[in-house]
Amino acid sequence: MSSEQALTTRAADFSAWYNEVVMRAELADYSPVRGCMVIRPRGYRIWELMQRALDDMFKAAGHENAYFPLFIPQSFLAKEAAHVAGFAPQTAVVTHGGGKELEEPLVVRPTSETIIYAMFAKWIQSYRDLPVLLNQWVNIVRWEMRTRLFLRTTEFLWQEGHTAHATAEEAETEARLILGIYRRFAEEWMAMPVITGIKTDSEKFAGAVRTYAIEALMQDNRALQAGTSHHLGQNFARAFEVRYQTMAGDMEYVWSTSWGVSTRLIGGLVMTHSDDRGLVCPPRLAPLHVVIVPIWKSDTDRQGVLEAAQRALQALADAGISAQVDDRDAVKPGAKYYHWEARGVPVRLEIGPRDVAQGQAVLARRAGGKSTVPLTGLPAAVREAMDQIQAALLEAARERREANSVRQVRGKRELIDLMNGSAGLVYAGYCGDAACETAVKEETKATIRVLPDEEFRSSPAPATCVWCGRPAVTEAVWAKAY
RNA sequence: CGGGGCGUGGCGCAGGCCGGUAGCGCGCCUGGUUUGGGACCAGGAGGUCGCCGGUUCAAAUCCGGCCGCCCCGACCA
Repeated sequence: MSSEQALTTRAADFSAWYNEVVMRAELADYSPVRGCMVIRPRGYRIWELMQRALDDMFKAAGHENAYFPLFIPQSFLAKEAAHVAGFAPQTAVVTHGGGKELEEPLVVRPTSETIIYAMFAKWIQSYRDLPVLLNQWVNIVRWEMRTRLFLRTTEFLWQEGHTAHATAEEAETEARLILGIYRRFAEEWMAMPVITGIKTDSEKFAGAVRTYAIEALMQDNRALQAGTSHHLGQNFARAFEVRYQTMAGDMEYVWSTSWGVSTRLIGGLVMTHSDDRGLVCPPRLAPLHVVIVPIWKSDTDRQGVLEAAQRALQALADAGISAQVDDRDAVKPGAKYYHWEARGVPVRLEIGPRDVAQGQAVLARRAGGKSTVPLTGLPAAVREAMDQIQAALLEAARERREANSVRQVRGKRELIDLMNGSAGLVYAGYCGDAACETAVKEETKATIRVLPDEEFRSSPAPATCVWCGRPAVTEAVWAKAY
Protein backbone atom coordinates (compact mmCIF):
# COMPACT_ATOMS: atom_id res chain seq x y z
CA MET A 1 0.00 0.00 0.00
CA SER A 2 2.01 2.95 1.18
CA SER A 3 5.27 3.95 -0.36
CA GLU A 4 6.27 6.69 2.03
CA GLN A 5 4.95 6.65 5.56
CA ALA A 6 3.08 9.51 7.14
CA LEU A 7 5.04 12.23 8.88
CA THR A 8 5.08 12.78 12.59
CA THR A 9 2.37 15.36 13.12
CA ARG A 10 3.02 18.90 14.30
CA ALA A 11 0.82 18.32 17.31
CA ALA A 12 2.65 15.15 18.32
CA ASP A 13 6.21 16.48 18.13
CA PHE A 14 6.94 19.74 16.35
CA SER A 15 10.71 19.24 16.25
CA ALA A 16 10.44 15.77 14.78
CA TRP A 17 7.87 17.02 12.29
CA TYR A 18 10.17 19.84 11.21
CA ASN A 19 13.12 17.53 10.66
CA GLU A 20 10.98 15.09 8.71
CA VAL A 21 9.52 17.81 6.49
CA VAL A 22 12.98 19.11 5.64
CA MET A 23 14.32 15.62 4.95
CA ARG A 24 11.27 14.40 3.05
CA ALA A 25 11.17 17.50 0.87
CA GLU A 26 14.84 16.90 0.14
CA LEU A 27 15.78 20.40 1.18
CA ALA A 28 18.75 19.32 3.25
CA ASP A 29 20.52 16.39 4.85
CA TYR A 30 22.83 15.87 7.79
CA SER A 31 26.50 15.96 6.91
CA PRO A 32 29.43 13.90 8.13
CA VAL A 33 30.58 17.01 10.00
CA ARG A 34 28.85 17.60 13.29
CA GLY A 35 26.57 20.63 13.26
CA CYS A 36 26.87 21.16 9.53
CA MET A 37 24.30 20.43 6.88
CA VAL A 38 24.19 19.71 3.20
CA ILE A 39 21.74 21.90 1.32
CA ARG A 40 20.28 19.72 -1.40
CA PRO A 41 19.21 21.02 -4.81
CA ARG A 42 15.62 21.66 -3.78
CA GLY A 43 16.69 23.61 -0.73
CA TYR A 44 19.39 25.43 -2.62
CA ARG A 45 16.92 26.40 -5.32
CA ILE A 46 14.82 28.15 -2.67
CA TRP A 47 17.94 29.96 -1.51
CA GLU A 48 18.76 31.00 -5.08
CA LEU A 49 15.27 32.44 -5.48
CA MET A 50 15.65 34.27 -2.18
CA GLN A 51 19.03 35.58 -3.22
CA ARG A 52 17.77 36.87 -6.52
CA ALA A 53 14.83 38.73 -4.99
CA LEU A 54 16.87 40.29 -2.19
CA ASP A 55 19.83 41.06 -4.38
CA ASP A 56 17.57 42.94 -6.80
CA MET A 57 16.17 44.99 -3.93
CA PHE A 58 19.61 45.77 -2.50
CA LYS A 59 20.88 46.85 -5.89
CA ALA A 60 17.80 48.94 -6.57
CA ALA A 61 18.70 50.78 -3.36
CA GLY A 62 22.21 51.44 -4.63
CA HIS A 63 24.21 48.62 -3.10
CA GLU A 64 27.00 46.72 -4.81
CA ASN A 65 28.26 43.22 -4.21
CA ALA A 66 31.85 42.49 -3.27
CA TYR A 67 33.79 39.69 -1.65
CA PHE A 68 35.97 39.79 1.45
CA PRO A 69 38.13 36.90 2.64
CA LEU A 70 36.96 33.97 4.72
CA PHE A 71 39.99 34.26 7.02
CA ILE A 72 40.31 37.14 9.43
CA PRO A 73 43.45 37.84 11.47
CA GLN A 74 42.60 37.05 15.05
CA SER A 75 43.79 40.45 16.22
CA PHE A 76 41.16 42.18 14.04
CA LEU A 77 38.32 40.62 15.95
CA ALA A 78 39.75 41.94 19.19
CA LYS A 79 39.75 45.57 18.12
CA GLU A 80 36.14 46.29 19.06
CA ALA A 81 35.55 45.35 22.69
CA ALA A 82 31.88 44.35 22.61
CA HIS A 83 32.36 42.57 19.30
CA VAL A 84 35.16 40.32 20.49
CA ALA A 85 33.31 39.55 23.69
CA GLY A 86 30.28 38.53 21.67
CA PHE A 87 31.95 36.44 19.03
CA ALA A 88 35.18 35.04 20.45
CA PRO A 89 33.47 32.05 22.10
CA GLN A 90 31.86 31.11 18.79
CA THR A 91 34.79 31.23 16.44
CA ALA A 92 36.66 28.52 14.62
CA VAL A 93 40.37 29.33 14.47
CA VAL A 94 42.92 28.15 11.93
CA THR A 95 46.32 27.69 13.54
CA HIS A 96 48.15 25.80 10.81
CA GLY A 97 48.64 26.28 7.10
CA GLY A 98 50.85 24.50 4.63
CA GLY A 99 51.99 22.17 7.36
CA LYS A 100 53.37 24.98 9.52
CA GLU A 101 52.02 26.80 12.51
CA LEU A 102 50.84 30.28 11.55
CA GLU A 103 52.44 33.32 13.14
CA GLU A 104 49.00 34.73 13.78
CA PRO A 105 45.96 32.46 13.96
CA LEU A 106 43.19 33.13 11.44
CA VAL A 107 39.58 33.26 12.50
CA VAL A 108 37.03 31.80 10.11
CA ARG A 109 34.61 34.71 9.73
CA PRO A 110 31.64 34.67 12.08
CA THR A 111 30.69 37.97 10.38
CA SER A 112 32.90 40.35 8.44
CA GLU A 113 32.76 43.75 10.09
CA THR A 114 36.38 43.72 11.17
CA ILE A 115 37.98 42.82 7.88
CA ILE A 116 35.66 45.13 6.00
CA TYR A 117 36.46 48.11 8.23
CA ALA A 118 40.14 47.41 7.80
CA MET A 119 39.54 47.92 4.08
CA PHE A 120 37.19 50.88 4.53
CA ALA A 121 40.04 52.61 6.34
CA LYS A 122 42.09 52.37 3.15
CA TRP A 123 39.33 53.36 0.77
CA ILE A 124 37.65 56.23 2.54
CA GLN A 125 39.36 59.59 2.75
CA SER A 126 36.80 62.24 1.91
CA TYR A 127 33.11 62.87 2.31
CA ARG A 128 33.12 62.48 -1.47
CA ASP A 129 33.87 58.76 -0.94
CA LEU A 130 30.66 58.31 1.03
CA PRO A 131 28.38 56.58 1.32
CA VAL A 132 29.91 53.16 0.73
CA LEU A 133 27.13 50.64 0.20
CA LEU A 134 28.39 47.06 0.02
CA ASN A 135 26.96 43.62 0.33
CA GLN A 136 28.37 40.12 0.10
CA TRP A 137 26.79 36.67 -0.25
CA VAL A 138 28.98 34.28 1.70
CA ASN A 139 29.25 31.41 4.13
CA ILE A 140 30.11 32.03 7.76
CA VAL A 141 30.98 29.86 10.74
CA ARG A 142 29.77 30.17 14.31
CA TRP A 143 30.54 27.31 16.64
CA GLU A 144 27.10 26.54 18.02
CA MET A 145 26.42 24.25 20.93
CA ARG A 146 23.24 22.92 19.54
CA THR A 147 22.26 22.93 15.91
CA ARG A 148 19.13 22.40 13.84
CA LEU A 149 18.73 22.11 10.09
CA PHE A 150 18.58 25.63 8.60
CA LEU A 151 17.69 27.28 11.90
CA ARG A 152 21.11 27.05 13.45
CA THR A 153 24.06 25.30 11.90
CA THR A 154 27.78 25.72 12.47
CA GLU A 155 28.32 26.90 8.92
CA PHE A 156 25.58 28.80 7.15
CA LEU A 157 25.00 30.98 4.11
CA TRP A 158 23.89 34.57 4.34
CA GLN A 159 24.26 38.00 2.93
CA GLU A 160 25.91 40.69 4.97
CA GLY A 161 25.56 44.30 4.00
CA HIS A 162 28.06 46.87 5.26
CA THR A 163 27.69 50.56 4.72
CA ALA A 164 29.55 53.69 5.76
CA HIS A 165 28.01 57.14 5.93
CA ALA A 166 28.91 60.72 6.70
CA THR A 167 26.27 61.24 9.37
CA ALA A 168 24.41 59.37 12.07
CA GLU A 169 21.13 60.26 10.39
CA GLU A 170 22.19 58.67 7.11
CA ALA A 171 23.27 55.50 8.88
CA GLU A 172 20.02 55.39 10.78
CA THR A 173 18.05 55.85 7.56
CA GLU A 174 20.03 53.05 5.95
CA ALA A 175 19.40 50.65 8.81
CA ARG A 176 15.68 51.38 8.66
CA LEU A 177 15.62 51.16 4.87
CA ILE A 178 17.07 47.67 4.98
CA LEU A 179 14.65 46.62 7.69
CA GLY A 180 11.88 47.68 5.33
CA ILE A 181 13.38 45.62 2.54
CA TYR A 182 13.56 42.59 4.81
CA ARG A 183 9.98 43.07 5.80
CA ARG A 184 8.83 43.42 2.23
CA PHE A 185 10.76 40.33 1.23
CA ALA A 186 9.35 38.28 4.09
CA GLU A 187 5.80 39.25 3.32
CA GLU A 188 5.77 39.47 -0.46
CA TRP A 189 8.04 36.55 -1.25
CA MET A 190 7.95 34.23 1.73
CA ALA A 191 4.32 35.04 2.61
CA MET A 192 5.60 35.28 6.15
CA PRO A 193 4.23 38.21 8.13
CA VAL A 194 6.73 39.87 10.45
CA ILE A 195 6.82 42.39 13.22
CA THR A 196 9.48 45.05 12.95
CA GLY A 197 11.08 46.82 15.83
CA ILE A 198 14.16 47.40 17.87
CA LYS A 199 16.04 44.92 20.05
CA THR A 200 16.76 45.48 23.70
CA ASP A 201 20.40 45.67 24.77
CA SER A 202 20.50 42.03 25.76
CA GLU A 203 19.59 40.90 22.24
CA LYS A 204 21.54 43.55 20.40
CA PHE A 205 24.38 42.67 18.00
CA ALA A 206 27.79 42.72 19.66
CA GLY A 207 29.23 46.06 18.61
CA ALA A 208 26.02 47.78 17.52
CA VAL A 209 24.42 50.92 18.89
CA ARG A 210 21.00 49.69 17.88
CA THR A 211 19.71 46.48 16.34
CA TYR A 212 16.48 46.36 14.37
CA ALA A 213 14.86 43.06 13.57
CA ILE A 214 12.01 41.34 11.82
CA GLU A 215 10.36 38.67 13.93
CA ALA A 216 7.94 36.02 12.75
CA LEU A 217 5.76 33.61 14.69
CA MET A 218 6.12 29.94 13.84
CA GLN A 219 3.34 27.33 14.03
CA ASP A 220 4.53 26.09 17.39
CA ASN A 221 4.11 29.61 18.70
CA ARG A 222 7.79 30.29 19.03
CA ALA A 223 9.21 33.45 17.54
CA LEU A 224 11.92 33.40 14.91
CA GLN A 225 14.31 36.29 14.39
CA ALA A 226 14.36 36.36 10.64
CA GLY A 227 16.63 39.27 9.86
CA THR A 228 18.58 42.00 11.60
CA SER A 229 19.79 45.45 10.64
CA HIS A 230 22.29 47.25 12.86
CA HIS A 231 23.14 50.86 13.32
CA LEU A 232 26.76 50.58 14.39
CA GLY A 233 27.33 54.22 15.20
CA GLN A 234 31.03 54.99 15.10
CA ASN A 235 32.04 51.92 17.09
CA PHE A 236 33.83 50.11 14.29
CA ALA A 237 35.01 53.33 12.67
CA ARG A 238 36.86 54.19 15.87
CA ALA A 239 38.26 50.69 16.29
CA PHE A 240 39.59 50.66 12.72
CA GLU A 241 40.32 54.34 12.26
CA VAL A 242 37.88 54.80 9.43
CA ARG A 243 37.88 58.58 9.07
CA TYR A 244 36.95 61.00 6.37
CA GLN A 245 37.53 64.67 5.80
CA THR A 246 34.39 66.77 5.91
CA MET A 247 33.52 69.59 3.59
CA ALA A 248 34.77 71.93 6.29
CA GLY A 249 38.08 70.10 6.41
CA ASP A 250 37.65 68.32 9.75
CA MET A 251 38.41 64.64 10.27
CA GLU A 252 35.35 62.60 11.30
CA TYR A 253 34.73 58.95 11.95
CA VAL A 254 32.20 57.40 9.57
CA TRP A 255 28.83 56.17 10.76
CA SER A 256 28.03 52.67 9.69
CA THR A 257 25.52 49.87 9.44
CA SER A 258 25.50 46.15 8.89
CA TRP A 259 22.62 43.82 8.15
CA GLY A 260 21.94 40.24 7.24
CA VAL A 261 19.55 37.45 6.51
CA SER A 262 20.57 33.82 6.23
CA THR A 263 19.52 30.36 5.14
CA ARG A 264 17.64 30.37 8.43
CA LEU A 265 14.87 31.97 6.37
CA ILE A 266 14.31 28.59 4.76
CA GLY A 267 13.61 27.14 8.18
CA GLY A 268 11.18 29.98 8.80
CA LEU A 269 9.49 29.29 5.50
CA VAL A 270 9.03 25.64 6.44
CA MET A 271 7.70 26.36 9.93
CA THR A 272 5.35 29.08 8.75
CA HIS A 273 3.38 27.24 6.08
CA SER A 274 3.97 23.51 6.07
CA ASP A 275 1.44 20.97 7.25
CA ASP A 276 1.27 17.35 8.33
CA ARG A 277 1.68 16.20 4.73
CA GLY A 278 4.95 18.02 4.31
CA LEU A 279 6.35 21.18 2.81
CA VAL A 280 4.10 24.01 1.77
CA CYS A 281 6.04 26.49 -0.31
CA PRO A 282 4.80 29.87 -1.53
CA PRO A 283 4.81 29.90 -5.35
CA ARG A 284 7.27 32.78 -5.62
CA LEU A 285 9.93 30.71 -3.87
CA ALA A 286 8.95 27.26 -5.08
CA PRO A 287 11.71 25.20 -6.73
CA LEU A 288 9.00 23.68 -8.94
CA HIS A 289 5.72 25.45 -9.60
CA VAL A 290 3.66 22.72 -11.21
CA VAL A 291 3.67 18.97 -11.38
CA ILE A 292 1.56 17.36 -14.07
CA VAL A 293 0.18 13.93 -13.26
CA PRO A 294 -1.13 12.01 -16.26
CA ILE A 295 -3.76 9.39 -15.58
CA TRP A 296 -4.71 6.59 -17.94
CA LYS A 297 -6.56 3.31 -18.02
CA SER A 298 -5.66 1.83 -21.39
CA ASP A 299 -2.76 2.20 -23.77
CA THR A 300 -4.90 4.36 -26.04
CA ASP A 301 -5.75 6.61 -23.13
CA ARG A 302 -2.15 6.66 -22.16
CA GLN A 303 -0.92 8.02 -25.42
CA GLY A 304 -3.49 10.79 -25.62
CA VAL A 305 -3.01 11.74 -22.00
CA LEU A 306 0.77 11.87 -22.23
CA GLU A 307 0.55 13.99 -25.34
CA ALA A 308 -1.78 16.42 -23.63
CA ALA A 309 0.55 16.50 -20.60
CA GLN A 310 3.51 17.30 -22.81
CA ARG A 311 1.63 20.09 -24.54
CA ALA A 312 0.63 21.51 -21.18
CA LEU A 313 4.23 21.31 -20.00
CA GLN A 314 5.41 23.18 -23.06
CA ALA A 315 2.78 25.87 -22.70
CA LEU A 316 3.75 26.43 -19.08
CA ALA A 317 7.45 26.46 -19.87
CA ASP A 318 6.87 29.04 -22.59
CA ALA A 319 5.12 31.19 -20.00
CA GLY A 320 8.06 30.93 -17.61
CA ILE A 321 6.33 28.56 -15.22
CA SER A 322 8.49 25.67 -14.07
CA ALA A 323 6.69 22.40 -14.51
CA GLN A 324 7.39 18.71 -14.67
CA VAL A 325 5.42 15.72 -15.90
CA ASP A 326 5.44 12.77 -13.52
CA ASP A 327 5.04 10.00 -16.07
CA ARG A 328 6.43 7.24 -13.90
CA ASP A 329 4.73 3.99 -14.70
CA ALA A 330 3.86 1.60 -11.89
CA VAL A 331 3.24 4.45 -9.49
CA LYS A 332 -0.42 5.23 -9.02
CA PRO A 333 -1.67 8.81 -9.22
CA GLY A 334 -2.49 8.93 -5.52
CA ALA A 335 1.06 8.01 -4.62
CA LYS A 336 2.33 10.75 -6.89
CA TYR A 337 0.08 13.27 -5.17
CA TYR A 338 1.55 12.45 -1.77
CA HIS A 339 5.03 12.47 -3.23
CA TRP A 340 4.77 16.00 -4.61
CA GLU A 341 2.76 17.32 -1.71
CA ALA A 342 5.58 16.37 0.64
CA ARG A 343 7.92 18.37 -1.61
CA GLY A 344 5.80 21.46 -1.51
CA VAL A 345 4.87 21.87 -5.17
CA PRO A 346 2.16 24.56 -5.07
CA VAL A 347 0.09 23.43 -8.06
CA ARG A 348 -0.73 19.97 -9.39
CA LEU A 349 -2.42 19.39 -12.71
CA GLU A 350 -4.19 16.08 -13.18
CA ILE A 351 -4.85 15.12 -16.76
CA GLY A 352 -6.87 11.98 -17.48
CA PRO A 353 -8.85 10.63 -20.46
CA ARG A 354 -12.00 12.48 -19.39
CA ASP A 355 -10.04 15.73 -19.17
CA VAL A 356 -8.44 15.25 -22.57
CA ALA A 357 -11.87 14.59 -24.08
CA GLN A 358 -13.18 17.79 -22.56
CA GLY A 359 -10.08 19.86 -23.18
CA GLN A 360 -9.47 20.54 -19.51
CA ALA A 361 -7.28 19.64 -16.56
CA VAL A 362 -7.90 19.37 -12.85
CA LEU A 363 -5.92 22.00 -10.97
CA ALA A 364 -5.23 21.07 -7.35
CA ARG A 365 -3.67 23.51 -4.91
CA ARG A 366 -1.16 22.24 -2.40
CA ALA A 367 -2.83 24.07 0.45
CA GLY A 368 -6.25 22.76 -0.52
CA GLY A 369 -8.88 23.09 -3.24
CA LYS A 370 -9.45 21.55 -6.66
CA SER A 371 -10.99 23.03 -9.78
CA THR A 372 -11.06 22.34 -13.48
CA VAL A 373 -9.34 24.64 -15.94
CA PRO A 374 -9.37 24.68 -19.75
CA LEU A 375 -6.19 23.42 -21.40
CA THR A 376 -6.19 26.43 -23.64
CA GLY A 377 -5.11 29.35 -21.53
CA LEU A 378 -3.55 27.03 -18.99
CA PRO A 379 -0.62 29.32 -18.16
CA ALA A 380 -2.96 32.16 -17.26
CA ALA A 381 -5.04 29.90 -15.04
CA VAL A 382 -1.95 28.58 -13.29
CA ARG A 383 -0.57 32.06 -12.82
CA GLU A 384 -3.80 33.20 -11.29
CA ALA A 385 -3.92 30.20 -8.99
CA MET A 386 -0.35 30.83 -7.86
CA ASP A 387 -1.08 34.47 -7.16
CA GLN A 388 -4.06 33.46 -5.08
CA ILE A 389 -2.06 30.82 -3.24
CA GLN A 390 0.70 33.32 -2.51
CA ALA A 391 -1.82 35.80 -1.10
CA ALA A 392 -3.76 33.15 0.81
CA LEU A 393 -0.63 31.83 2.51
CA LEU A 394 0.29 35.28 3.77
CA GLU A 395 -3.23 35.91 4.95
CA ALA A 396 -3.47 32.55 6.72
CA ALA A 397 -0.13 33.12 8.42
CA ARG A 398 -1.19 36.57 9.51
CA GLU A 399 -4.44 35.28 10.93
CA ARG A 400 -2.63 32.55 12.79
CA ARG A 401 -0.18 35.04 14.24
CA GLU A 402 -2.93 37.39 15.37
CA ALA A 403 -4.96 34.54 16.80
CA ASN A 404 -1.93 33.66 18.90
CA SER A 405 -1.09 37.18 19.97
CA VAL A 406 -2.24 38.60 23.27
CA ARG A 407 -2.34 42.31 24.03
CA GLN A 408 -2.90 44.47 27.06
CA VAL A 409 -1.37 41.96 29.41
CA ARG A 410 -1.14 43.70 32.74
CA GLY A 411 0.36 41.64 35.47
CA LYS A 412 3.22 39.37 36.26
CA ARG A 413 0.89 36.46 36.98
CA GLU A 414 -0.90 36.77 33.66
CA LEU A 415 2.38 36.94 31.75
CA ILE A 416 3.70 33.83 33.47
CA ASP A 417 0.50 31.92 32.80
CA LEU A 418 0.47 32.95 29.16
CA MET A 419 4.09 32.06 28.61
CA ASN A 420 3.84 28.76 30.41
CA GLY A 421 0.70 28.08 28.39
CA SER A 422 0.40 28.15 24.65
CA ALA A 423 0.62 31.87 23.93
CA GLY A 424 2.58 33.12 20.95
CA LEU A 425 3.35 36.83 21.03
CA VAL A 426 2.52 38.67 24.20
CA TYR A 427 2.39 42.47 24.07
CA ALA A 428 2.93 44.20 27.38
CA GLY A 429 4.30 47.33 28.97
CA TYR A 430 7.99 47.47 29.83
CA CYS A 431 9.84 49.80 32.16
CA GLY A 432 13.09 49.53 30.24
CA ASP A 433 14.99 47.94 33.11
CA ALA A 434 17.04 44.92 32.00
CA ALA A 435 16.40 43.35 35.40
CA CYS A 436 12.74 42.85 34.52
CA GLU A 437 13.68 41.29 31.20
CA THR A 438 16.06 38.89 32.93
CA ALA A 439 13.51 38.00 35.57
CA VAL A 440 10.90 37.14 32.97
CA LYS A 441 13.37 35.00 31.10
CA GLU A 442 14.27 33.08 34.21
CA GLU A 443 10.67 32.57 35.14
CA THR A 444 9.17 31.76 31.75
CA LYS A 445 11.99 31.27 29.19
CA ALA A 446 10.38 34.06 27.18
CA THR A 447 12.40 37.02 26.02
CA ILE A 448 11.62 40.41 24.56
CA ARG A 449 11.70 39.72 20.87
CA VAL A 450 11.35 43.30 19.88
CA LEU A 451 10.15 46.70 21.02
CA PRO A 452 7.64 47.00 18.20
CA ASP A 453 7.46 49.80 15.68
CA GLU A 454 4.52 52.13 15.91
CA GLU A 455 2.24 50.28 13.52
CA PHE A 456 2.39 47.13 15.66
CA ARG A 457 1.87 48.81 19.00
CA SER A 458 -1.28 48.50 21.05
CA SER A 459 -3.79 51.23 21.53
CA PRO A 460 -4.07 52.40 24.18
CA ALA A 461 -0.41 52.07 25.02
CA PRO A 462 0.23 50.03 28.15
CA ALA A 463 0.84 52.25 31.14
CA THR A 464 2.83 50.00 33.44
CA CYS A 465 5.59 47.44 33.25
CA VAL A 466 4.09 43.98 33.14
CA TRP A 467 6.70 42.73 35.58
CA CYS A 468 7.47 45.41 38.12
CA GLY A 469 4.41 47.63 37.79
CA ARG A 470 6.41 50.80 37.44
CA PRO A 471 5.48 53.19 34.62
CA ALA A 472 6.11 51.71 31.17
CA VAL A 473 8.47 53.55 28.87
CA THR A 474 7.58 51.37 25.92
CA GLU A 475 5.68 48.30 24.84
CA ALA A 476 7.48 44.99 24.37
CA VAL A 477 6.65 41.83 22.46
CA TRP A 478 7.46 38.78 24.56
CA ALA A 479 7.79 35.27 23.22
CA LYS A 480 9.73 32.08 23.47
CA ALA A 481 12.20 32.14 20.65
CA TYR A 482 14.29 29.94 18.40
C1' C B 1 28.72 20.21 29.30
C1' G B 2 24.03 18.09 32.11
C1' G B 3 19.35 15.03 31.27
C1' G B 4 16.68 11.61 27.86
C1' G B 5 16.56 8.45 23.50
C1' C B 6 19.06 5.76 19.69
C1' G B 7 23.03 3.29 16.42
C1' U B 8 21.00 -3.86 12.75
C1' G B 9 20.60 -3.65 3.90
C1' G B 10 18.70 3.09 1.02
C1' C B 11 14.57 4.41 4.94
C1' G B 12 11.64 2.75 9.32
C1' C B 13 12.06 -1.11 12.73
C1' A B 14 12.06 -6.41 15.16
C1' G B 15 15.56 -9.76 17.25
C1' G B 16 19.02 -8.85 22.54
C1' C B 17 16.63 -10.72 29.16
C1' C B 18 17.07 -17.02 27.50
C1' G B 19 24.60 -16.57 22.73
C1' G B 20 24.27 -21.05 17.61
C1' U B 21 26.25 -16.40 12.47
C1' A B 22 20.01 -12.07 10.71
C1' G B 23 14.43 -10.98 9.80
C1' C B 24 10.00 -7.78 8.63
C1' G B 25 7.63 -3.41 6.16
C1' C B 26 8.73 0.29 2.64
C1' G B 27 12.10 1.53 -1.19
C1' C B 28 15.42 -0.52 -5.31
C1' C B 29 16.24 -4.05 -10.00
C1' U B 30 13.75 -7.54 -13.95
C1' G B 31 9.18 -9.25 -16.25
C1' G B 32 3.95 -8.98 -16.45
C1' U B 33 -0.81 -7.00 -15.14
C1' U B 34 -2.16 -2.00 -13.58
C1' U B 35 -3.11 3.78 -13.00
C1' G B 36 -9.18 9.79 -11.27
C1' G B 37 -5.92 9.91 -3.57
C1' G B 38 -0.53 5.84 -1.04
C1' A B 39 -1.53 -1.04 -6.97
C1' C B 40 -0.63 -6.35 -7.45
C1' C B 41 1.88 -11.04 -8.87
C1' A B 42 6.45 -13.56 -9.77
C1' G B 43 11.62 -13.45 -9.62
C1' G B 44 16.02 -10.76 -7.70
C1' A B 45 20.02 -7.50 -5.62
C1' G B 46 21.49 -5.45 -1.17
C1' G B 47 23.81 -6.07 5.82
C1' U B 48 31.79 -7.73 8.39
C1' C B 49 24.40 -5.76 13.26
C1' G B 50 28.56 2.16 15.02
C1' C B 51 34.01 1.15 16.52
C1' C B 52 37.80 -1.34 19.65
C1' G B 53 38.80 -4.95 23.14
C1' G B 54 37.21 -9.07 26.46
C1' U B 55 34.40 -13.75 27.87
C1' U B 56 33.10 -18.24 24.95
C1' C B 57 33.84 -23.95 20.85
C1' A B 58 30.49 -19.95 19.11
C1' A B 59 28.67 -12.80 20.18
C1' A B 60 23.84 -8.39 16.85
C1' U B 61 22.89 -10.77 21.68
C1' C B 62 26.96 -11.07 27.64
C1' C B 63 31.10 -7.63 29.88
C1' G B 64 34.44 -3.15 29.47
C1' G B 65 35.84 1.13 26.84
C1' C B 66 35.22 4.58 22.91
C1' C B 67 32.67 7.19 18.85
C1' G B 68 28.48 9.26 16.53
C1' C B 69 23.42 10.99 15.88
C1' C B 70 18.57 12.95 17.51
C1' C B 71 15.55 15.42 21.38
C1' C B 72 15.32 18.65 25.99
C1' G B 73 18.40 22.53 28.71
C1' A B 74 22.73 26.29 29.30
C1' C B 75 24.99 29.87 24.19
C1' C B 76 23.25 32.09 19.51
C1' A B 77 21.12 34.35 13.30
